[in-house]
Amino acid sequence: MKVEKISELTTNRLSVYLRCLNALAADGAKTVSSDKLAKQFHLNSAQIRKDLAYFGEFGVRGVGYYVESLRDHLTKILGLTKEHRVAIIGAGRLGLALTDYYGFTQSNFTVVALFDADAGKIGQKAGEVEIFDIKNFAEIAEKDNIDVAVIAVPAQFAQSVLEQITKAGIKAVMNFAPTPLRVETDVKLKTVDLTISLESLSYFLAQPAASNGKNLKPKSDGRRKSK
Amino acid sequence: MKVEKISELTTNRLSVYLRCLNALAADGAKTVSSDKLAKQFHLNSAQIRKDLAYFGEFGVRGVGYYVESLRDHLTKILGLTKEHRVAIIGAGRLGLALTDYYGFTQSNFTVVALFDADAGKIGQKAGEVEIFDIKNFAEIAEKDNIDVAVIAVPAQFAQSVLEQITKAGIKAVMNFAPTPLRVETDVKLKTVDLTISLESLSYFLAQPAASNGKNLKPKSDGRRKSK
DNA sequence: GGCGGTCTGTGAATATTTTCACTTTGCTTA
DNA sequence: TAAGCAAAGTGAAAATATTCACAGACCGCC
Repeated sequence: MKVEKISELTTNRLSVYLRCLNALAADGAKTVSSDKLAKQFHLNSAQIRKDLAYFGEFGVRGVGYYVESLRDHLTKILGLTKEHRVAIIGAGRLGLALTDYYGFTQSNFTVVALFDADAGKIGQKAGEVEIFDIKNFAEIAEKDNIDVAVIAVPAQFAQSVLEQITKAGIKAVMNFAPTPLRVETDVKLKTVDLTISLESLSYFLAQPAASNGKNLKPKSDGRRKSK
Repeated sequence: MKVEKISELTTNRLSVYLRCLNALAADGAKTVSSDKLAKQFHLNSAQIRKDLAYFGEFGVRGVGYYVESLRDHLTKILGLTKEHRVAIIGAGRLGLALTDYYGFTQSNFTVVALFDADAGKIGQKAGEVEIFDIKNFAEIAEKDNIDVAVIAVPAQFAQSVLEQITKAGIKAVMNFAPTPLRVETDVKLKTVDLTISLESLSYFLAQPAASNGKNLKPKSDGRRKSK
């Protein structure tokens, strides 16, 4: 039971690889080399090989990786074979938009409940999904086997919501509130901070544009750095 | 004209510091030390000092940083004194939710137009914001001084939308489509990939829980690593 | 069954980021 | 105005992450 410490940067890239493989599989490709993957998606081939090698020897020397087989391995590694049942806390616009975000379905996440504190919303439905009183979270989470929660409430309520849902036993939380939150170490909290992303764009625009292009910050899509 | 290369990790943290300072200012604090900031927000004090020092000597030895003054500096550095005018491409649920996302307003971004290709949507309004035909993007972007675009369309359309808006001169783009995109090096593309975040949670849940807590992955809110 | 080309897996080298630990500076108080 | 203390700024060290480059494995062809 060797505990390899895998960096989050690595596991994030696994998601990217998986998407690439899905695209390749759709194109009917049987095998793919790390080099081809790298070229096509602007990654470094050694990094791809190294990332994959943490989890096993999936490739065949002289051949590359079998697309379907690698895809299945990654799906397994990322835990996407098991359905995850999601509660979204906050039935505002963001919460409702997320409720039928296709990305959830694609990754085998099912949104099974919405929660809010606003009596006017409780009892209503967003598509198939009912809006419950946040007070009843623990009970409903238990009954509906909820294992993932999404925080889509205003920043000032985020910490207390987080405490409430972790107390109910939730171990994986995605947070959209732009505020730093404290969690127990056995809970995985992933904050998606749109404000930081926006301000990063603002910073870029505020930089004096280097007209010769030489001193520009490297381009990035948020996943890799060039050069 | 010394060109210091500032890492994006640094500028992202500036956003975090700015939020902390806003909170402190609201509490009436006059000064704050890097150590106090660090403790309160689980950062490393040397890192805070180093990040700030890239941009000038804002602190006073023996005292700390003047909250208001530092806040003003950071606001300036991040380019938040200038209003940015945003177009959202894709008037689906996500696009509409973003249209009145309060975070935009807070960071001095104003959503001035929505675009879509669906004739049924064009001409309608989301609150104050009209939905235009994406075909007319260049013209409207010019007229309305749009300098930031948000891509909120399905993945398969994202690349072509990106090309269209960069051709119209947009230099800063936030992308929500979970797909790798190519851009010119003078365009800043920031991809917010919810799929990766979700799958990161899934990976965490798929790990055998170390019951003694010793071998758990470090907690994270996506900004820092502990230990 | 050997040869040549291909491509993985990986140690070593490099690059980047974070943290440590020390020096310097400026305030405060006596 | 000197002493004491607090805290910024910063080179150096440590930790992480990425990239290079090559040995070894596999395939297909002759």
